[in-house]
This record gives sequence, structure tokens and C-alpha cells, in this order.
Amino acid sequence: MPDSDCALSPLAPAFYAQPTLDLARALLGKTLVRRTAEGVTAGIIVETEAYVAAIDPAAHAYRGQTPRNRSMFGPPGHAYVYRIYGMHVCLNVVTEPAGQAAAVLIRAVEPTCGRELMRARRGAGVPDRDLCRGPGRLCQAFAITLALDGASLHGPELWVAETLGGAPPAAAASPRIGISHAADWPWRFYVPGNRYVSGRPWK
DNA sequence: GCTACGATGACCT
DNA sequence: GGTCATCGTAGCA
Repeated sequence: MPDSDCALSPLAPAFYAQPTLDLARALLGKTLVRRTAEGVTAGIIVETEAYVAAIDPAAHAYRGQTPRNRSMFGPPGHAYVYRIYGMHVCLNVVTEPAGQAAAVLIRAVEPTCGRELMRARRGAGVPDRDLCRGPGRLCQAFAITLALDGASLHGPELWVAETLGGAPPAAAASPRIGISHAADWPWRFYVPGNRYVSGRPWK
């Protein structure tokens, strides 16, 4: 698919006004698009996780605002990007009105455009399946850095679009991955059976 | 200051 | 299946 077909229009701001759990489901099947000077990369979102600080001990902002989680308190439709384990970064979509800290972590996408650009960033031998399977890998493939923390998700560098010819996919829920608090809450959403989902797709 | 520990991934067996 | 790299945050003294 040529890059021109990947530059889909950003979703309307109203899309991000949904409650966080609804938005985490609604993001499945949408296309994440990233444009840099190198070119365009895009992929279909197949796995998300919801974090709502007001009630969620696993959320970064559960204990209040800090310099790191500041953008989680901002208006919806923006990015919250943070560093984890000292070496990876993760991308979240900020949800809920400003002042309420909540976000949806994008855990995996199915690459649709710019695979060779992704491979240049991720490593020459990396198979398509592993380009964006996992939050850290996805950010590396899309060149998402801390510089994008707080950036608008309405372009021109990063946005979410309707998927061309895409019927809404099936959605399944499961506990979230890699957390120790509220570990049994079914706030992870994924497309069942999709090869590009991280972790154990059936769990 | 000091320390413990991650919303992970790569690589090994 | 397991180990470990690697360092910014946050919490506490």
C-alpha cells in the first residue's frame, strides 16, 4: 500500500469523549498513523488497556499528579508517552475531560503501511509479526519518543483514523499484562485470534 | 541522598 | 520456560 493511502484523516475530537472503557474497545480496529520526515507508518490497533486513575491502583496517576504523568490529566485526544524499565517507551491515548486522569495504552498494532521503515527502526531481521507486537516495540517501529508526550492526536505527526474498508472487529477482554495492582480487572481488550496481539491472545 | 521497582523486550535453554 | 539489561520515578529517610 503506498504511503498516500495511509494518510487517512484523523478521527473527530468527539471520538475521544467516550468513557475510557468504551474508548479502549472502540480503538480496536482503528488505524494508528505516524508521519515523520522519513515517511509514514500505520497499523490497525489490535490490543489496548484502560487505566482510570480515580479508581485504579495500577494507573500511574493513582496517587496524584507528578511531572511524569502530567499529560494524563490533560484534555482527551492527546498522547501520554512515558518511559518504562529505563529503556522502552509506551503510548497512551488520554481520555476523560481535563483534570480526570485516564488513558488507554496501545499495546499492539497490525502493521499496514511503512513496514520497511518500521524494520529499519526495529532491526533488519524482524518479522512482520514482531514489528509492533507489544507497547515498546510499537513505539520503536513508529518512532514514538518522549518528545510526543502531550502531543495532539489530530495530526500532523500522530493520529488515529478510521480503517479503510474495515468492519469493526470482534473484541475480547482479559486482565491487563505486567501489573501487580488490580491484576484481575478485565481492562485489557484485544481482537481474538489476531496474530499481532501480544502476550497470550486467548487469555 | 538513597533505594526499590516497574503498564518490557531480547535472548537463552 | 527463565534470566537480565537498564534508568527514570517516586517514596522515604
